Amino acid sequence: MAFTYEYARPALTVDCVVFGLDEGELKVLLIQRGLKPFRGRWALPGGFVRVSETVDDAARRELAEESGLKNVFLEQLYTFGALYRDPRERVVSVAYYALVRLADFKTKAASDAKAARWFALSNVPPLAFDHGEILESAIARLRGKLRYGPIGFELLPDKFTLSQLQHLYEAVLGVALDKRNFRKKVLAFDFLVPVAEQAKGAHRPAQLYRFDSVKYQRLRKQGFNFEL
Amino acid sequence: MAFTYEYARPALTVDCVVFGLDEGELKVLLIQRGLKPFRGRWALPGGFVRVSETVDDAARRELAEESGLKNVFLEQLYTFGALYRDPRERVVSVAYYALVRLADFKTKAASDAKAARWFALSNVPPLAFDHGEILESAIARLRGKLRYGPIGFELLPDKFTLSQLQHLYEAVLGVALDKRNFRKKVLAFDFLVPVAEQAKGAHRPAQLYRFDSVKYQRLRKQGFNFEL
DNA sequence: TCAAAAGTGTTCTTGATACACCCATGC
DNA sequence: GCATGGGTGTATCAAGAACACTTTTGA
Repeated sequence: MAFTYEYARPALTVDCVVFGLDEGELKVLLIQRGLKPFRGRWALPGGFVRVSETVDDAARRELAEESGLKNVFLEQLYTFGALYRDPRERVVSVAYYALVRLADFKTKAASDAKAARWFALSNVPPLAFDHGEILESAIARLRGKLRYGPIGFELLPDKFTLSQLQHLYEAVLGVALDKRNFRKKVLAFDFLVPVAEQAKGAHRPAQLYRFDSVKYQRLRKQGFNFEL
Repeated sequence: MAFTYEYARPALTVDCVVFGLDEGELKVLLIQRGLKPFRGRWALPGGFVRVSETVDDAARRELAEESGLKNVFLEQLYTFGALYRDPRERVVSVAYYALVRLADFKTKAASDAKAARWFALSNVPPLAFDHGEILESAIARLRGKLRYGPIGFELLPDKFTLSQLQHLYEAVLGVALDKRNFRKKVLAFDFLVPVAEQAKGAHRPAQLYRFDSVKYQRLRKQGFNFEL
């Protein structure tokens, strides 16, 4: 690979905004930095992109290394390329956002990564670098996507009640929704299928549903457009 | 700037998908490559990001250098980070898309950049690298944004007729729209203001309008949501 | 006088919203 | 038996879709 270094190159990193739903509340996973700069501050999990991996792979690798999370929904968000994002040197960062079913990963992630913690969005500490800005973009993107795509299910367990789904939408979008209208609408879509089991608690048991992505894809091809 | 090169770094470039509207047809600006690899093939304008400029600035600089276009609408699209995009070495590219008022720039761009040409979308030649894929993403993004944001005006002259606007939507979205419903809707938005002049031609003259971005921003702050 | 594009309202249909009560269970 | 969340239908309203003819100009 002959290449003349005519100009100095910016370094390239990835950063991941990991969202999870905990007790009906939207949370984000942060890592406490052990090294300078911003030592002791909380930051998004991330790191350098290696020359032999795709940028997507780098995001998945860093996520696994720093938080123990694997096989989660991951999508590119935006590339942050301002000059002094990192005080050490010129670093361009490709930001991703991930959605995890927190119920499954809660204990695991906590044990794998000692310095990792979930923070409620209303309670995020000051972040290192421009990670506050990245987080804001991710929240905005999540809100947008949630309305127009079936990504909310990535935050819920495989089987969930309609109330759980509604509360997710209410928590993320910050609005109150009418129960009857909400149920009418999502059931009319016809890609939520009831499963045999029922949820239990100190009250009437609820029907559980799962998201049928095959049905969903079929509908999409027929020109159907998700919107909630 | 002390930095240890623990790992080899991917190179970082920008590529720009430039859209223009020519005689009611959507076109894209391509550059014919003079160097290997893909010598002679058509490609998107773009180049390396310098260490002392932001990524956005790199896109603007390359656009100006390779096509003579300045002060155009420019927005980041997506970052392409596959391994063998470029046969020479590992290159990650941040793609942008730009919208230009072709009527203003047509002659200028043609003279500034000898190897630059506008291609109708239905007539794009095979492109170098993964630029075909980038172009596809840009078209998808343009279609999406056009429905939900006031970016169509970036493709039209400052003063335009409602028919021109409608034809733009029909051309980009590939659908036929009802004239009366279209006019009713856009005029109800109340951010198109009629100007004194009229368009002329071999037929009845049409009222010209301009997009009032101040009015638009005011509406946005009041919770208004553009959708067409 | 003809061709070509501009301009203009009403009806119908569809989807969104608002709204209140009974049900099943655990404690 | 009571507290808690689960589950259901209808009436009203607003927005979108369908639709055809007259007007103005240049050639």
